[in-house]
Amino acid sequence: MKATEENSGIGSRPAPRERIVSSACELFRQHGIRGIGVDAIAEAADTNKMTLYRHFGSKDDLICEALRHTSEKAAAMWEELEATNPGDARAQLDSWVDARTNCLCSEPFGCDLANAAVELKEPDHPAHAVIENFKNEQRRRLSDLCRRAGVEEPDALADTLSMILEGARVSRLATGSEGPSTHFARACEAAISAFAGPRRR
Amino acid sequence: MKATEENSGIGSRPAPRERIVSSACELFRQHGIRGIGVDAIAEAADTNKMTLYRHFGSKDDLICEALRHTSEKAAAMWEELEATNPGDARAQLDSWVDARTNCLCSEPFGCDLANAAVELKEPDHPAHAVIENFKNEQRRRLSDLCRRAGVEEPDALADTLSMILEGARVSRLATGSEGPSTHFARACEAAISAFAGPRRR
DNA sequence: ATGCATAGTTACCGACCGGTCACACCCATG
DNA sequence: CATGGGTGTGACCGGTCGGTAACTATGCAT
Repeated sequence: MKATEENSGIGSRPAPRERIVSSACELFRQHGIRGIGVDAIAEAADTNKMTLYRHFGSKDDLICEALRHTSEKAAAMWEELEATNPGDARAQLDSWVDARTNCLCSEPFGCDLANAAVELKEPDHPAHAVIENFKNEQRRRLSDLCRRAGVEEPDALADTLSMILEGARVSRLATGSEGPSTHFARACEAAISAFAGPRRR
Repeated sequence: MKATEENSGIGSRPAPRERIVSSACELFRQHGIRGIGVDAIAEAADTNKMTLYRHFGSKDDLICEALRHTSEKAAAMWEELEATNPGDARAQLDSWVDARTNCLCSEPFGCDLANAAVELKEPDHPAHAVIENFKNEQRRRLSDLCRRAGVEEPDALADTLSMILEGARVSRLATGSEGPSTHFARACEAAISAFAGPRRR
């Protein structure tokens, strides 16, 4: 029987495995996947390389797990969206734009999954499956939201918004906060009104 | 006096320096900047590491030069655009979309400059200046084109198109050709008509 | 022919990286 | 108290990387 009992009560530090995944997410984001070594990750997690390799068979395994972890946290956003405007899909679409606009400012490193896709060129790297799953899921949910909001071509609008968001994030990496991403919200609203009529309010 | 005399006539192979830059561009694109070593670049250029280091003080120098080379080739696109529809800015805007749509299919590795921005996390890396120059230049030219086409908010439309393009390229890396980029042309046209009225023709 | 700049060759260095091993340790459970 | 699983430690391995040194070969200009 697993004695860890989850991460028990408040105040007790998380188990090594979780600390490693958290540190990996943060360091991958800061230095890139190829830019950080397993030793540094273990040290940041306040443990050591041997323990890391007892939980993850290889660095590639850890990469996949870290990406899964990040994607699960990102997926939680959809529940918040539904919670704030329950039943009103069009309002959810508008607040999707607002939420993404805020994230754009607060998360200057872009999308970890997309960054990993750029960095990992080996086409058979196991992380690509994780990335593709996540991106397809996001795409599906956004398309669903557009459809529920009564958009005639939900796939086209969802893909347009996806591209605008992805582009805004990468352009922040290339030219900083003063680049094209300054018009992110403006671009989203233009796209939405082109496909579904002007924003209500 | 430089004896190389440019790369003289046809049939004579380019000088080592140019071969190195070309190989570097190609290999950086295929394997990522961190994913390829100077030794492999020199070998691909049919020369050796020592000659490479006589022309470039460091790998970082070579990275900058390669990015400059790529950006100059990309900048040539604007002359073609002007040449095909001289004086007709709106037609140039429409054919910008067409040209980018084609590039999207023919260049599956995305924008080398943007990829470099994702990969090189050290904020003081000299390549960032090259990247920023290029992206600012592209942004300026696209904005100029929108303004000449009579768009009321040329900056907003240019940034929207920039984000859509950037997003389309990175989403191809993440989810392949079947992802959001399938709606690239559709998204551009929606943006253009939202800012400047429907496409003529 | 001489001289000089450029290019090629081989070997080498120190640093780092992913991954493994043997062993000591701690602590909860029986 | 004993046991055993998870954890910490340090050394180690083979490989690769960026970068350098010393020497040789080539080719062009005077």
